[in-house]
Amino acid sequence: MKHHIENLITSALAGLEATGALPSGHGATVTVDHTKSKEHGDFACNIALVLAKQVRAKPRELAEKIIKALPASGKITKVEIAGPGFINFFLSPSAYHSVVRDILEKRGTFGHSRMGAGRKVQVEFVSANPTGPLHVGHGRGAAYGATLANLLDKVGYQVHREYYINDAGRQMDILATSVWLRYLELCGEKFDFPVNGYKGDYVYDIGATLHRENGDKYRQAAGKIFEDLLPDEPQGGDKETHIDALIERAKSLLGTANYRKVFDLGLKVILDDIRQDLEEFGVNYDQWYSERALVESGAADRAIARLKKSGHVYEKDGALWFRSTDYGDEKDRVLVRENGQKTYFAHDIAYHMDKLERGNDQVIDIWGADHHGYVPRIKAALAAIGDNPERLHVLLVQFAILYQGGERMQMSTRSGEFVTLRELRDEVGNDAARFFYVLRRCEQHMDFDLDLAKSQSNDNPVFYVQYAHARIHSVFRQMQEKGFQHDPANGDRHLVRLTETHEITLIQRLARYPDILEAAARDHEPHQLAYYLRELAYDFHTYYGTHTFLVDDPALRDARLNLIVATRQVIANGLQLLGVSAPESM
RNA sequence: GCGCCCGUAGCUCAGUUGGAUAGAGCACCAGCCUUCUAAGCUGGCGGUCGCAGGUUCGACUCCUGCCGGGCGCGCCA
Repeated sequence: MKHHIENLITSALAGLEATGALPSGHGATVTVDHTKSKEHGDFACNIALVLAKQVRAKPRELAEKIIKALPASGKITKVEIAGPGFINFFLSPSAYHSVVRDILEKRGTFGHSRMGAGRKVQVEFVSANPTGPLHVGHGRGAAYGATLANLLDKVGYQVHREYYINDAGRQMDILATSVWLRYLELCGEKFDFPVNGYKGDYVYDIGATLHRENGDKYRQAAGKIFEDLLPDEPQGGDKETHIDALIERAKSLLGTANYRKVFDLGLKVILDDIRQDLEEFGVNYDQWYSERALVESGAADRAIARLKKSGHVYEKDGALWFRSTDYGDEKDRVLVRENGQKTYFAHDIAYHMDKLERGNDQVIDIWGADHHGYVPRIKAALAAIGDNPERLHVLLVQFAILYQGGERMQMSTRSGEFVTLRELRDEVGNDAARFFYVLRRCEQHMDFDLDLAKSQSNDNPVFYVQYAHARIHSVFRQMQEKGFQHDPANGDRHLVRLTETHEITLIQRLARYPDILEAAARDHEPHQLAYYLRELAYDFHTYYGTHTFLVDDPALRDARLNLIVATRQVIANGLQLLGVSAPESM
């Protein structure tokens, strides 16, 4: 409908240009908006105000000309000039009634569009280090990313959902070493667990599995392990150098093959857990992409070679640097350390090069806000190798700050002090969690009061929306008890009977659904859909409260039933995109 | 110190690429179940849109400066 009016105005402007009444090449794009107030009609256009200045005409006079040049449309009953020069459009009821028909025909596909024109877009999200279970902070990225991917899919993009597994870095070595140490404790070895090791309970569990399946196979004497080792923090040393030394000791004592076995067990157990957690949360991926596999394929070396070729790489202090300052970064970045190891950054350049080489027109990364300083250097690298950094969109999701008992909770995977996503899902349910996470703009800091989530989960607006869906099902159950039949064809013939204010309001809301999907996808703002669904549910509940659907007049009854079936359909469609169930009864 | 994000009702947040009278939920107050599920509906209370300038027909929205909060500034990942 919006596009229909935009087209009308565009052709009116073209007509005016043709007759010379309006200079051509003004370059203004026509935008039509929904009005806030009913007295301003259904849609409004501000084109006259926008053009007035360049054309040197009074806005109201210009608006008059445009209105006269508008092609006729059966969907519009009245067009008028208002205020400083807005053009307000009043739609005929029949224009809206057809929406009900449209929804009943398209059902699950109602609202889909071809805005994306089949362009390939990759959405990478969560990608938490496999060093522990997902916590509630990751949950936000999961819900946000999954919903955004769903939205893009429905508006015509070819979407590829991906999880990047950081299985090649130091954090994973710390995990593997932590697992090994817990295993050694079970073997009977006595020593102080490193300050910087992973202390979560799950590390014990993995260590226990290792012990159960392998007995003393990987056992080494504690004295040998800690002999001449750099001291840990409590002994006056540095916890970082201590853990690094411990990792090296583990590798040398176990040997490459056995160290890898311990490492892989930890990785597998945790990754399986993450996969299952996300799957239960309704978050699915097309691909799980391993950093280690990427590096072993030589991609990082190729990336560095390409950067060298571009002439933005130099050596200093024995390390290899990328001159990212050439592209606006605040300082240059190391690619290869003095010890010959490539940095995470080098791997990430390779990964992003790979993403673009895979033929994605657009790449969306969803990161935690603490990584924001990382964005300029990645874009700099893409620019240096001749790719267009505009193809990469990095969306930063702010942390969910947890409160319990009015106290702010710390979230640290290392210390093992965190609330897991699984615990949250158990407490409030998947539906409430998915909906709640997506209710805020991603840049908005989110306060998550656990006590509130647990004790008052019924206040979550998701139940309000689900209730509307369930109520409609209930109407049909009641209909059968009363011995009525729903004849959709009859209802369709009598849509004109839907003239009550609440009916028109509801129909107009339904008509907006396709616009909402496009806007939410385009702006990467899933919350627009969540808010829309709440408003739609409100329109329905109000309608429900003021009018009876199961009336004796078959024409009116069938028309009303058509309307609420359409409402139920749109609610179900929207909830599905949010990953929330649409129950038939509550 | 520099950079990014945020600041809207008592609380949590929307505000449709600058539009008409700034909204919702929660909380609080008053009503509505012999009629399709009261997880609902109706009405009320509640605001210097952090502060001060600027841009223009028009600013919660854009620009500048300040104040306050979060995060980041490694040869960690």
